[in-house]
Amino acid sequence: MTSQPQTLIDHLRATIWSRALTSAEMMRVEADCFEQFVPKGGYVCRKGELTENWVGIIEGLVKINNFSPEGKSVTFTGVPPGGWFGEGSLLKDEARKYDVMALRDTRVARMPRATFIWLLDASLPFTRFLLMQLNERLGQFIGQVESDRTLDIDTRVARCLAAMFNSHLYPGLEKVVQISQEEIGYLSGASRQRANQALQLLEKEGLLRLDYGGIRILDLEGLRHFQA
DNA sequence: TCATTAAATTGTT
DNA sequence: AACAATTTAATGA
Repeated sequence: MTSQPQTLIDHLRATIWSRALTSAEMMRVEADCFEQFVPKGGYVCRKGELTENWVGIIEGLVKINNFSPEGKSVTFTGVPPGGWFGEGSLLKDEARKYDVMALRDTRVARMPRATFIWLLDASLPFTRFLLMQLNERLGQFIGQVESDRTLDIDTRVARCLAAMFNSHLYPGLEKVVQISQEEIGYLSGASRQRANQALQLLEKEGLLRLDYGGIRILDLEGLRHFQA
């Protein structure tokens, strides 16, 4: 791997939401945020915990996950580097509603609640970013409800991957993810075998390339609009 | 550096 | 769900 280690500060300065902050605001953000390492399989946060931080992914990959009453694992979405989550629970001052688990060794950035609330009051651009993010998420989930009922699995897998590379939420994201096909199955609500079949079809269509332990996105727009 | 082994992941039925 | 094949990582000579 040739990826240069990115510091917490580097990463904060590279986020979309930090670009429009004043230098004074940025100074406080850089002073208050801290970094945490979560090994593969470890939890970034657990369902039911008090929400103390807004959380961003510096490096790695996490899944936002829950267990159905029967104990079956249901994954809602994957969050790649550049993604931030938890503002919902933070705004409502409530406990976390989901488990967040690292799919690989992951570095997360945490912004204390007080800093987040303060930014929300102080910075209109920051508030605008949150509105955009909430709107993108809403669109994603609405799309998922539709695809759950009407679309075949191949299309569903394609849309799930496209959603993970949402360019509004995660701009400039490297088009390579290390994620097992089993996890892609969880993401798209399919069995590993069916996900494998779908991935091979998408590879044949030239939309992505399968690697051992991961995939490379070749045509994001094509994935987004894929119809079986 | 190379060979061996275990573990993880993938492809197929 | 089960199985075989493949890739990677770890170990030690």
